[in-house]
Amino acid sequence: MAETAREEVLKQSLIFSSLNDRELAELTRFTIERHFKPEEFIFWEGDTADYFYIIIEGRIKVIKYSSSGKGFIIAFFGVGEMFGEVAVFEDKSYPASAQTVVDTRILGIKKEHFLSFLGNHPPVALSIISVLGGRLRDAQSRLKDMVGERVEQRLARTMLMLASKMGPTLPFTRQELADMSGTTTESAIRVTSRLKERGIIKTVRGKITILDETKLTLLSEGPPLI
Amino acid sequence: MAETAREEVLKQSLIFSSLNDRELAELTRFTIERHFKPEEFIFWEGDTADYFYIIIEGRIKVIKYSSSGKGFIIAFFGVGEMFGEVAVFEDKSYPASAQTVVDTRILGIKKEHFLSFLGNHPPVALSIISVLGGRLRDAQSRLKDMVGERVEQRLARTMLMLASKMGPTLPFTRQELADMSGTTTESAIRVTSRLKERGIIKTVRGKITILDETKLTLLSEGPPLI
DNA sequence: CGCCTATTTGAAAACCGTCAAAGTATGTGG
DNA sequence: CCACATACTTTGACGGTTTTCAAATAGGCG
Repeated sequence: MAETAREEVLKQSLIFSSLNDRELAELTRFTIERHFKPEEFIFWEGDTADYFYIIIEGRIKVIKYSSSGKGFIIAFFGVGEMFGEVAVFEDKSYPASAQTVVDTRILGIKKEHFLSFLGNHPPVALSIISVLGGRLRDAQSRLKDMVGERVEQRLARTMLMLASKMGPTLPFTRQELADMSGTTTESAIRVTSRLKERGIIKTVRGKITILDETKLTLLSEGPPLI
Repeated sequence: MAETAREEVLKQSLIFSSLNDRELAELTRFTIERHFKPEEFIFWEGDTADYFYIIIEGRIKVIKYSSSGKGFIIAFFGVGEMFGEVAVFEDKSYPASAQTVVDTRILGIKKEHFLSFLGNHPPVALSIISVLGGRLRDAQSRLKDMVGERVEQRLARTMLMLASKMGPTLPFTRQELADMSGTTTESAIRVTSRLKERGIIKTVRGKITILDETKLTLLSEGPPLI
């Protein structure tokens, strides 16, 4: 029962969709399941990277802390997505910390097991390349967005990026939005307030809904809202 | 002769080191060679991504332009390194532009050829995963560095990152350094002038040499130079 | 020697972060 | 069901950092 559930999740995740039932069963044997409460840390930056993970249920965020202690949210991941993979493929410690957002169940696969499995299943390796390529593209795109732009534009771009992945309603607090955009909570609030007045977004506690994506896009590349 | 040279370069590049001579010869048949003068563009952001490239000789930079026209240098690549790969593995257009720095020769491999070759050579796929993983790690690390830090720290980190890849002497102008750090030429000059006064770096026109890496590291994570 | 590019410097203004204080949902325990 | 605790949101004022604009100097190459 639990096993079946695991296989179901693996099958539906992007990177393992090419596997048949026998191969999935083989892979499943290598997995261990772990459960976390909200806000718990799965691993910390610098920890030895033994496992690579797939989310069965819940949502996690990947964070890097600067020397001043301020956190920067690199990414959010949901069901079927992998995380902790960069370290595993490079034989280094985790380059960032992973923290749950809600109750979360994950599947872990030991590094060695996964690497040998990969060597025997080229389609999976190609999927991983594709996923890593997409993430690299995202990271580089954000890199460009985060420098040399005003806070208003950075926030607009972060919201648009999130909306393209999860729809117009974004389940984030202003603080999380700020941490994803490299700014402060107060600045995020000031900007979103202005956007709300203009009818470009709608906000509820802990949620932001984009009403006018066109205007938001204009704003993200154009002059500031006066 | 030319063929042999190509195979030599491929053999020495990180991602193809696992191949034997027969496989290298097979791969070489798929390659075309192109030559560029300094400052020429190999491809532009948005171009259809048909080819993936390896550098035989010279150096290139990968740039993304923001809406205001300001360029941000994502990376520099040298002999044996690949570029243009993200787009190829994702079936999209190039996400950034590639421009030569000096006279440069490159090998191009058609997307379809390369993908099918990859499917038949798992070790190469694993190498690519490793390279992409490293680049992803770098990009995410820079992402953290670029936000929430002062310009002085951003510049220090950029210089240290470059030095770790190419030694203490960095062949870049202040403007390039600024473009890599998300700041302006003037700010880069003001900061490097202070560093020069302190004996931490030495500068010549178009070049910066790091003299005291320890102090620079301290500066990159600590308080500002007063 | 002259041109082009890189480097330098100064002053003013814009932008954003910090600090402080208060208002407002959400949930919990009594 | 109410009171209270907690976290999220809001607003204002101030100060520091960085950009912008303008102008001048200097190094390298033909």
